[in-house]
Amino acid sequence: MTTGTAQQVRVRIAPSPTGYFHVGGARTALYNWCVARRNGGVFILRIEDTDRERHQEEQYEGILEALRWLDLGWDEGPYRQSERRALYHAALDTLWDSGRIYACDCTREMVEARTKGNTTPGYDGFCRDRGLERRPGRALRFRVPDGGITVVHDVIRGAVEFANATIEDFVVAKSNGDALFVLAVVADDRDMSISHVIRAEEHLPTTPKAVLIWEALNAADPAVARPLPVFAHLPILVNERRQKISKRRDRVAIEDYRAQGFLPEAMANYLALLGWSFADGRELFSRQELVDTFRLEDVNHSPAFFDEKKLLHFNGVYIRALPSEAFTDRCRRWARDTGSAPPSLFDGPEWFALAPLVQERVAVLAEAPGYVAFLSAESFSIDADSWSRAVEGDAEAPAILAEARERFDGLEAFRAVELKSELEAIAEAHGRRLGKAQAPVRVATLGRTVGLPLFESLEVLGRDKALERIDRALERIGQALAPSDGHSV
RNA sequence: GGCCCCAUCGUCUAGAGGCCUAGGACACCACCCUCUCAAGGUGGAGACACGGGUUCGAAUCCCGUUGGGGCUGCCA
Repeated sequence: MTTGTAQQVRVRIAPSPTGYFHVGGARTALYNWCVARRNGGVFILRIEDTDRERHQEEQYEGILEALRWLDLGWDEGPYRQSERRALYHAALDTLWDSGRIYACDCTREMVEARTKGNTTPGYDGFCRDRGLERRPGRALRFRVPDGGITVVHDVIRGAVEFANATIEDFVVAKSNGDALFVLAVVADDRDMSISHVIRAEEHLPTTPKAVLIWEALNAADPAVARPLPVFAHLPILVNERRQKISKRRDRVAIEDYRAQGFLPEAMANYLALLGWSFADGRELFSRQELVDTFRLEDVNHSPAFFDEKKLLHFNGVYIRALPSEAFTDRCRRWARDTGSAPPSLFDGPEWFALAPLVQERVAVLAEAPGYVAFLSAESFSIDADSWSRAVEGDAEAPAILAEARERFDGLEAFRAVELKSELEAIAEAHGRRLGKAQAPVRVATLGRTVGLPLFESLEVLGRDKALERIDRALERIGQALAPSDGHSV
């Protein structure tokens, strides 16, 4: 790493349980995890739940679950800021004793009234020298130096300078005594000896405040002075409108992708590419290859769009690369974990006969049930569009169906090869290609024009069901043709 | 408004002064393969935001413009 010291690499991710864990947080976690693994460091999980009012307990487990799913195991934690308040108060005491923070009893309205029209927005330092006592009901503000600049050294962006004059005396503790995010983060990062702060770019503007606090703490108590961490602000992830993805307007929850049947390794692989690229230009690589080559210095600067289409493609590639048994295993696990389908669907001779065919067609696991839905009477249904196109829209469909019924019935062995040659004979008789002749049969027996290969499917379906379905289709056609008791058009 | 960040095909990116008539991937189009759909194969269209510099030479360095974004809370 670039610390230039022998300091141990200790990184952390600090998600807040205010919503579902999203793809941006997952990428941040992945990069942090990589840095830890690559440098023999420690990956720490810290939940930022200092704001008790907004904190949602059910989101807490969700974060842990998403991380486990992505195989981003943490070495320490989860720490919860809500349980570390003593640490923040100690930091506050240190800052107070050294005169770096002061009490303020201004309300938001008062500040606004005073600063309206000011060129430099934000708090005006009104209480700076009023010498107010520190007591409940009063917020605590940091005394930002009037002049000079604060430099944030960022591995990705270089030295970013902020004029202190443009930084207001920000609040570090609420009037109820609770420490605010900036303060808590610094106290925690120091306490945990964090060596690299790797997070989204949206935090860059508040970083000088963190640096100011950090240095104030070092100055106040040189005995426990700690070197500033290396900062790395990752480009944010944006939606199609180029805005930061938000839990509110965009579909970004890791949980959703999991429920849809994305493979965690495909997700991680795709995520790794959002802001970084593999050395030789390859886009598919293993976790180990990622760990071996990932470097913060190579992370891009500009925002990246989370392209679900490409993710879908990656997922399909990963699914197809799975050994057959593993594919079945993933399907079952997906069904069990999400409750989206009965795990038993992915079991039995019928499934095993069809699984390889399903595997090469699905991009996400959630598509799998649909491919084998034709097997059971309960889930079998004929798609209206397919019916009207391939059956009603085909004048020869009735004849083809009838002939197929006849020939299939006469088959000694109800197997794919024989079924195929029978239908080929029918196709030839009708002067059309097999592709065109199989459509009505497919719709009648499998329910739609698209799906698994017809003959393999029929073999698995079995003679009885197949013939019965053809009969029913023939009946349905007959009814449609028959004069319908005065209801005819 | 203020502060900060960013700027190569529609998208993700390669490119760290000559190797670039700018490469790859997704998406798209065409063709091939083919029992449908996929998968696969082949080919195609498609970008250095603009303007100044610096240099023998700039996508690459500098400045400006424009554009986009982030932050601007007693949220995280």
